[in-house]
Amino acid sequence: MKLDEAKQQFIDTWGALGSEWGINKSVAQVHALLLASTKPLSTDEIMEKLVISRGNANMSIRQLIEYGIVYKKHIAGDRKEYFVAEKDVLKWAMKIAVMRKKKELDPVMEILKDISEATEDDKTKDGQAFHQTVKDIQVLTEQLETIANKVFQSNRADLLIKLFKLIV
Amino acid sequence: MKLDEAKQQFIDTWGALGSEWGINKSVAQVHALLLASTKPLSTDEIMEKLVISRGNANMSIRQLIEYGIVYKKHIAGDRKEYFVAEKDVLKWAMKIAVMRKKKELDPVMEILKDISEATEDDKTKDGQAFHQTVKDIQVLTEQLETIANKVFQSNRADLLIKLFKLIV
DNA sequence: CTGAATTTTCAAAATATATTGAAAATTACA
DNA sequence: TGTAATTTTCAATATATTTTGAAAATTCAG
Repeated sequence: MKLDEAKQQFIDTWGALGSEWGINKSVAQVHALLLASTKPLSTDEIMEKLVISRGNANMSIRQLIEYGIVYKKHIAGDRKEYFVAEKDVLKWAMKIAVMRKKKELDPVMEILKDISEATEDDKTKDGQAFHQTVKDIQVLTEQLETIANKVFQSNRADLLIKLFKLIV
Repeated sequence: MKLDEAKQQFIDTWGALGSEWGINKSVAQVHALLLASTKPLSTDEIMEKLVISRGNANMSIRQLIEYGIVYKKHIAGDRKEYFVAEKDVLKWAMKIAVMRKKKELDPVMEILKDISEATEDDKTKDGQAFHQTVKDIQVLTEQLETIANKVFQSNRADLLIKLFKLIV
């Protein structure tokens, strides 16, 4: 396999995985392209390599910057903006996880809490059963959140120790 | 909030969450409806309560059964099939996780391994950097997989102990 | 300032995904 | 078995999402 082929497959695979988990294909592909690149790339280079429009490239880059996993890089003597991806896998994996949790999971947890409280005093058998179901989901997600927060706060060394403890 | 309102909000919330994480809205809503129901429901009842077509209801139910989080329930003297959701939250959450990992993550891990191996002997600076990036992702996902497998294998008591260790 | 280079926006078009509904297949009771 | 109830399938349709591309806004060197 030639290097260019390998990179292309990496980009395609990343795009497909993103789609299946609710991350836009172009966004995932731009991320992969930048990960696979040694040097910073301009919007034009990204457009050309991925064969996507300027608008799409621009919006994808902006989203990755918003996620905090791609940075702007100024190149002396060039007016264009260049972009580089955060190369530390653990760092960007966590940033994506934190962002998605905040944007998608947290509001749901709020609603679950509301529903759980609103049905707390329901005396009907049906109402009590429903309350219990919601409460169960709520408790589990809160436990998972506690763990996630601990993991996200850890430094690399702590994390390895914690995960080691988990396995043995 | 009336019980019916609370249930409806639960169904809507669940549907929205599913969509954002790559699970079909109808599938998520059928799951929520069954979770919120004390008694088994027939396809007709599901169609009626969610205002969806027979085809959609049928396919959604089948997918939930394939996931292993909804069961068929025969009711004596009735020819219709009835359905109930697995009410043990930990159980169905794990089943969904295992299923998605197998269907979507495992193939990606295979490809990452291939790419990593194919670029191993590349002597160019660019090739080595790319190899390292892919290798890093591969190693992290393998570590996460090991942990996930351990977690999925645990019984409830083991799991609590492990998670407790992780937090302290 | 001026104006060319660059970035951003967003309505329209293209694409992908979900849903419908009726016909075909299957089931199980008489 | 015959037949009516039920389930399944899938082409057609509807809906949602993504992508384009050109116009507007912004930036910055001269």
